[in-house]
Amino acid sequence: MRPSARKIASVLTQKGYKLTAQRRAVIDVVVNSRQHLSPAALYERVRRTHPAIGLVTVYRTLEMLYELGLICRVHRGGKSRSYTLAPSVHHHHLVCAQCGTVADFTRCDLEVLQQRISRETGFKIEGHLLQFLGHCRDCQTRA
Amino acid sequence: MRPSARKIASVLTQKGYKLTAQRRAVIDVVVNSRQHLSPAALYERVRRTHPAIGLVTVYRTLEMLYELGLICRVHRGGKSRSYTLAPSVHHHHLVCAQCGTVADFTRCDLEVLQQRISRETGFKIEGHLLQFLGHCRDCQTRA
DNA sequence: ATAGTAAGTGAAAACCCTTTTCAGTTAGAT
DNA sequence: ATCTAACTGAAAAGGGTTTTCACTTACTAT
Ligand SMILES: [Mn+2]
Ligand SMILES: [Mn+2]
Ligand SMILES: [Zn+2]
Ligand SMILES: [Zn+2]
Repeated sequence: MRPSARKIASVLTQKGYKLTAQRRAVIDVVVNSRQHLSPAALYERVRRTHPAIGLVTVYRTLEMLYELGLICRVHRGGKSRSYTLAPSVHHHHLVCAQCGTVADFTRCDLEVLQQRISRETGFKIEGHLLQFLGHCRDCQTRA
Repeated sequence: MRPSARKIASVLTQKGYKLTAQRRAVIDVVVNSRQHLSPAALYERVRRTHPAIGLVTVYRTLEMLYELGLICRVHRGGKSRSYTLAPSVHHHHLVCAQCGTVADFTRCDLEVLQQRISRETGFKIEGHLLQFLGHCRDCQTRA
């Protein structure tokens, strides 16, 4: 279940953040976007309904939502980051090296590996970062 | 087995690249460094023996070595890239969230997962990024 | 409602890392 | 020794992100 704009707004006020028109606008765009979007792309969309907003505010709002765990961030080597609504289910990303398309997948099944590594190294493991890189169906066809 | 500077140099000449003093200097530093280093860090080291070299040349040489598969590149979200000699064994990292210690591990066993994801998404998967985060033995004891 | 105040905003500049440009230099072939 | 495409370094440009700062605004307390 995807969080609604209202739910996100209520988290903000509850945490003591002010609910400004700019923040509402950014949240709306994030909630209504299916794909991962860069700050610039989100900015462009937010401007359609809120032309006076500054790119800086988009950056700041995204950082805030990210810190609150409300959106997730994908790093794409060298290029810009991209953000999307944090889904409730644990998942990972599959990134197309050519066009940048991001697909999600769930069930990473790392528990067995994690236990082995933990045993071998003595680390207490608390999280993992997993991402696959490849070429999406479209880019394969095009090639 | 780590490749030697001589071996790398011979690959360059064989591919038709000129063997300049600057390239030799960069290669020497890369070969003699155990850790992943950023272009700026490598530049600083190369300057010790070759003060007149330009940072641009370091970037160009690293890019060339990377394209030839002689060194590998790690993207660290937002920050600079870092490079290291391409190791013969595929491995991943375990990072301590408290002290930053990095441990290596091999045998990531992602093939089964990779095949499932590939089937489900249509992606042709070419690589993966896997990293565990936790607390090392020392930091656990200290806490 | 009003006033007060800390939080938030946008323009511009600063910052980093990286790439491009270009005139001058050099490795390696002949 | 000569030639020339490859290479170099300085400088500028590029692209994304963060900082700065004077101004504005959302919320709190009257
Ligand atoms: Mn995702
Ligand atoms: Mn692996
Ligand atoms: Zn693609
Ligand atoms: Zn530690």
